Amino acid sequence: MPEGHTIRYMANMHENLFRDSIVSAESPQGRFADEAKRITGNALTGTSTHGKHLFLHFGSDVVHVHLGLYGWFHFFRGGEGSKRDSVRLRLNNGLYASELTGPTRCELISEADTAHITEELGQDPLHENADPDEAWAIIQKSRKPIATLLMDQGVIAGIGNVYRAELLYIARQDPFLIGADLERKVFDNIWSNAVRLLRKDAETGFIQTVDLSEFSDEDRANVGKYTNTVYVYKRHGQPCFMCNTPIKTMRLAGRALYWCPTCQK
DNA sequence: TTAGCATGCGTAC
DNA sequence: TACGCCTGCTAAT
Repeated sequence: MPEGHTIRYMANMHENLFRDSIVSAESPQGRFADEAKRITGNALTGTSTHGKHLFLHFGSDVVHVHLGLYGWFHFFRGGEGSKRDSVRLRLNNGLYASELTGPTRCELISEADTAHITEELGQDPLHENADPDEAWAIIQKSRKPIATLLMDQGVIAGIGNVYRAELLYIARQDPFLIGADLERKVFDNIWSNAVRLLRKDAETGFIQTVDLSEFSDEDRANVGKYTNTVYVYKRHGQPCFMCNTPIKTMRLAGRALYWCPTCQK
């Protein structure tokens, strides 16, 4: 399940497996069949990402993919792939295949359209030239809780429900504090950890926010009993690794929020 | 076998 | 704020 790190990971995989090679495309599920025909015979000329949006460039044609909640790419050695019927888009260059299932969006657009999409999005911590001041400017003026703002793709692009919870925990920040009351140094902590974690996790495709090196051997064993990947996400009722207070959860704007009521005051 | 849920988001009320 | 949508996994029946 995808946040910004996944999208970058998927882009890198396409870059490595398909860049500059001629592909054939098909849509066994049917909903991208005409577009797949158009791509077939072209080379992948590049990939780009912004937040949770992936762009596969075939010359002036661009495949725009948003994975949504369930979408995923699977990669295969050899050109055949899985032969499953639920595949929206299969690319193959003879050596490798990629298969896209369950995306919320998969469409063929122009280079100009990509600009329209990205200009609606906030700064992406995965971009080298990302400007945290732009995100700060929005947060500083907002009356919404910081937990809501971090999920807003127009504020920071690429953060989802897992990173939202984990970044707030790492910053020891009360999720319900309104944006306008957030201290700049806390925002800087959230941003720098977003950059660090998204980059690290884009290498693997998996979210691992817990830094095991910060625990003693004894505590590390205890942490491992519950998880070795996240501090609070989906750990409702389990003890906080730092203070043993049970992790709390509630729905905020329709999504589950997890936090430690003691550490995040 | 079925129901419920999920790292998302657009639209309608 | 509620719902629908795209799919797949797991828990409940």
